[in-house]
Amino acid sequence: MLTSRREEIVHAATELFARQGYHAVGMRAIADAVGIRGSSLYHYFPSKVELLHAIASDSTKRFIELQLADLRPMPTYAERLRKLLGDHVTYFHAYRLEEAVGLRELQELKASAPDYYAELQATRRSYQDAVERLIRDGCAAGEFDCADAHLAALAILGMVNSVNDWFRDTGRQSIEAVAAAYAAMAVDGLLGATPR
Amino acid sequence: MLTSRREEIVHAATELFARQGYHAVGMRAIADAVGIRGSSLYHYFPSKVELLHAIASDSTKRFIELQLADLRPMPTYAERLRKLLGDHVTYFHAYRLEEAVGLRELQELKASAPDYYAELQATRRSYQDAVERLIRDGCAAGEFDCADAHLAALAILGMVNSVNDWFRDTGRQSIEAVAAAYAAMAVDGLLGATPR
DNA sequence: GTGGTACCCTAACGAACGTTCGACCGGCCT
DNA sequence: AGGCCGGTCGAACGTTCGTTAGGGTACCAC
Repeated sequence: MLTSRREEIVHAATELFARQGYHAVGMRAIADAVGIRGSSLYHYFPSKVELLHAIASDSTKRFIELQLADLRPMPTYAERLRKLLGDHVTYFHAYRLEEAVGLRELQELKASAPDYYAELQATRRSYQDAVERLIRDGCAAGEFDCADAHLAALAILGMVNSVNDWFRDTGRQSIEAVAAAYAAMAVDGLLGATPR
Repeated sequence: MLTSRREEIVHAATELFARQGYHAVGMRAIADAVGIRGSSLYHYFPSKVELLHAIASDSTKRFIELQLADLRPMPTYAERLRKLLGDHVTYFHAYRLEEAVGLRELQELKASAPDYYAELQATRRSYQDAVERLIRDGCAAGEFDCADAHLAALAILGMVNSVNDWFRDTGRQSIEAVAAAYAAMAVDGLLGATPR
């Protein structure tokens, strides 16, 4: 499954950080999880915070590039946003451990590696701006009914980002069903895309 | 301002935990912030995790009791929910440090003091259930248009809880304005309370 | 005055922390 | 055969961790 030892380490650290938090997990615990000694980790990462950066940066950037790439093809703004939000929820679930670490330990990056923090924040910001622009354009085109596109974008992103806090695979609904429902609540409900 | 030394400690610890995280803050750092030595903290709290519990439990319980207490008086379900969500946002902002700690370090409580964790989760759950019931009743009364009251409650709570992630007092809008806007987006938008 | 209690101190405990160092072992290149 | 090098190791570095023990001072009750 995991090709290189480096990926193996990133994967183990992601799981531990997500479950216990960055500061609660020692280098020796990460090493134990992949069956080596703590000192051997420094062959792959120069420090603990660089390991955190690898986790947070990789998945976040990949996600945002993916999402911003195929915004184009759908005909209406409503359909574009529905697809974007649905993909957002399913991706966030697929990479929920990485995203949990990326969101929660962002402050640690801010303190220990400010340049990495700024870089990540900028990436995230570009995504938020894209969503906001989509909403604003949809409003201008008469598809959406919304007083403040900026606030609506923040509200909708807060909404879709919160799915991982409660969703469990053992529940009655699949993640795809939840993703579709959330996209509908945002686009057809909050933004009033469909006349009732 | 702060009457007792105990409250002073809780306040200082809240600020430090919120900014840096539970595990990143040592007992000596908390003691420094109130001008005493680390060992003196154990005169007020038997352990670090009890201090965390005091922070997380106090504000969460007070909030939920407040919110559930005065649900009654408003005539329509829409008005009740609007008021509830507006108060939710403004309270969460007023106690944003405590709430940030309560939300983020919940896992630590789960690991170190499972009974406290269960107790907090139950309290939170009762609040979520109350919101869901309000939505369900509003649907039954024909005020709301909503396919899945459970999902809608989760979405709306995720939405209002996320305000603290971006809101800053230096921005253009007051927290009261944002609270009203969020309540409107949830009740009139997502739940379709007002015919468009 | 005597005893007790509230509060704070210094000092220390053992454990864990992130990180560094030097050595060893096994393949690959020449 | 000999040398380089990626990968791992044990051991140790100095620091910080949460916590405990015991002592001291100020005030309050009797």
